[in-house]
Amino acid sequence: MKDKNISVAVIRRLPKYHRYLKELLDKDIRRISSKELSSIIGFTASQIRQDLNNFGGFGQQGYGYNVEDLYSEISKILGLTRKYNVVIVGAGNLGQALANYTSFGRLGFDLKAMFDINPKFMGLKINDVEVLDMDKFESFVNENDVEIVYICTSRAGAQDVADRIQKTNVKAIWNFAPIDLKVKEDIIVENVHLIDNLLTVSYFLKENL
Amino acid sequence: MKDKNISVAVIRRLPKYHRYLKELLDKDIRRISSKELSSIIGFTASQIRQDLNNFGGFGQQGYGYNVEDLYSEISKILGLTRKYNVVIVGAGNLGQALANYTSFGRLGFDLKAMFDINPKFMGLKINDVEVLDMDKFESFVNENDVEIVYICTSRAGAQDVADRIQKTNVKAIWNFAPIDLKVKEDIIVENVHLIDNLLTVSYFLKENL
DNA sequence: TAGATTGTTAATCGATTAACAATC
DNA sequence: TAGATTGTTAATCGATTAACAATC
Repeated sequence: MKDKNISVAVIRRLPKYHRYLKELLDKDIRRISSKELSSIIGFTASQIRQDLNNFGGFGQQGYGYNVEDLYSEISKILGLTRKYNVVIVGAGNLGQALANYTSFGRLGFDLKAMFDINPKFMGLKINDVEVLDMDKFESFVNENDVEIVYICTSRAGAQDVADRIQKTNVKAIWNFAPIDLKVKEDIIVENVHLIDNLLTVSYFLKENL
Repeated sequence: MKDKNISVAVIRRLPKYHRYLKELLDKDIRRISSKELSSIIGFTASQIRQDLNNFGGFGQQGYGYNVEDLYSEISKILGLTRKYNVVIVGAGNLGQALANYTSFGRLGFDLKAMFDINPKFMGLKINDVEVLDMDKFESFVNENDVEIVYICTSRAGAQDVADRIQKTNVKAIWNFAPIDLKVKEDIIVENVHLIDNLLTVSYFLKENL
């Protein structure tokens, strides 16, 4: 495979390309040069060409890039050509918010169930997805080929969920709890540390005086 | 002020220091060397010393760092020694989830109100905070010295909110909508692009095969 | 063909790591 | 004092930008 040893910096820019290319498509713009794309996306034209060339020569000299083709290539690179079964652990406000997000589903992330330990949530249906007891967690995820778990528990519960995940076939964790989970190396962990993010806001507020 | 021209890479590590130092404090650990901190936080000892020295010599040769002092210094650097008035725009699932997060409040981010355009939310109280009509947005934020707005609207509504913010005294936006807002340079924008984050998960899943 | 724009190499810039003198 | 560990400079590594030959 060509796309080995790509730096994370590049990977983290890919979703932004994906997003902007979708916008261009929706506006029926068929071709774009790295220079034009630069002016709307904010990366330098040079960086755009470098980034894309990590994965292949998607452009054409003298012409630029075909928007539709490039969008489809980046979708492929991001693994969006197939579906992923996911479950949410933690049926509180955040878990419910994520369950109601339709955009994840549209991209291929199929929510199969939610889990909680609190009896008050049992049987509840959120956006047609049922909340199950954590008792059934391991059997459910293995039987339903769940590949990704969104952890929306409290800080206290998160590592416990991570431990249980490691005994299943789940491959990735999207973690919203404010903690760095300890997991085997072969499990992918992507963190959304909201507090960390918010604290940079207060930092910059202080600096901006 | 000493802390000028600090790179964003350093800034984005600060909340993690803050988090781990809090943990050490809670465990009654009084001193720590960069080497020990390295082993728990995962940055190199060298990087830790470099990072901290951007802001001052907080350590002591032969001893290490006093955990309590360092925690308090980093709190100061992050602007956590005072309160910030905040409001949420968008009283949907995500807005409500954020309103229910007590940890933000504990750090000094005081939620004063929520806003929405949908009449069904009007008057609703979430965690003791009332949902108001967007009609009152500008007057409310100016009268209540609101400095930060959390944008939890749909993609479609977000830029409109950003435009209205620019006519007020609000200084920063914490944006959860999947769009890059166009605002004046003096407004701080911190994005939480959940989809971008999730797409890196599918990327790595594909790579890990 | 001439003009435009990529793909790609080379140059620059910045961030991380290593090393060690200063010093508690 | 001797040992430990910082603060800080220098070396390395990696990422971004610039430049331009290749080519559509």
